[in-house]
Amino acid sequence: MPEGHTIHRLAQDYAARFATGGPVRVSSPQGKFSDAAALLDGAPLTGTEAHGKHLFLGFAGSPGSAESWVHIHLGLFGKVTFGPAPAPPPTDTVRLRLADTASYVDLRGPTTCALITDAEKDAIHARLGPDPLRPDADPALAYARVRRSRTTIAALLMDQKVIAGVGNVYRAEVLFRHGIDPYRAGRDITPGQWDAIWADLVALMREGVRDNRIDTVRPEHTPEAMGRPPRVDDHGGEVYVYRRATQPCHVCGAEIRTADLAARNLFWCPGCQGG
DNA sequence: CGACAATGAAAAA
DNA sequence: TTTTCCTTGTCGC
Repeated sequence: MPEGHTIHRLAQDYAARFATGGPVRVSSPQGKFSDAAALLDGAPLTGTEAHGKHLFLGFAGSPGSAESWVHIHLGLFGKVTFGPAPAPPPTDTVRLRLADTASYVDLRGPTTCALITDAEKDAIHARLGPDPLRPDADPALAYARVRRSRTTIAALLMDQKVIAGVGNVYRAEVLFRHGIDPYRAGRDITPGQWDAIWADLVALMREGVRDNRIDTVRPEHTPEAMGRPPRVDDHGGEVYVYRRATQPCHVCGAEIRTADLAARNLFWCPGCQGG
């Protein structure tokens, strides 16, 4: 379930369980990370970090040598599962397993799982835009790119160089919440609209980290508030438009539309997001 | 730009 | 068995 909130939550969860100062057993049952796992095996996890959809696990080197990082990107269907010790026998798709006396965590199907240096980690940060979930993020940096682009705002929100951590759900939902036509060009987004989008993303994604899922429906639009039967969106959270094509808009009743945009499924309400 | 590949698993057909 | 997916590099026109 990989959008920025998931990765930040994973950074917290990995740290809470394994950054204890004690040794961590590191292995790669699937094999593709075996060499690096052997180097790290038994080292303490010193810290974790997330930037956009990138996760970094910091391991102490041997005394005197530098910290090294495991760089993880879940891609479209990478998955992480935590559990209590003793760890069960790993299945052959587990790329990375961490285990200690209290718990274990398995990583499957990531696009990236690689051992990198500090310099390589810096390079990754450098090519990512500001992340609404990071305290050091500067929204003006993102807006500077948006305002001089003829690309659609829907595509810009998914461009990790512009803003890091937003995925297909948050882009569709935040545009709905602000009544913005997804096909509007970046240059036509006003400073006020950008400020509102950014502030909303900060709030929504923080909530996403806390709850470990995406909810975007305002209290006044919940089924209870609208006097409609309760509903369950098929990805776990409650949303306005994501994956609701051909269904009626919760707010205006218009049929939710979908289209391909930059190889991804875009969803929007033609009634609420006119223009 | 679009097409495509790369990773796993779960849902749909 | 096929399709789908909360991603993103790369390659070709």
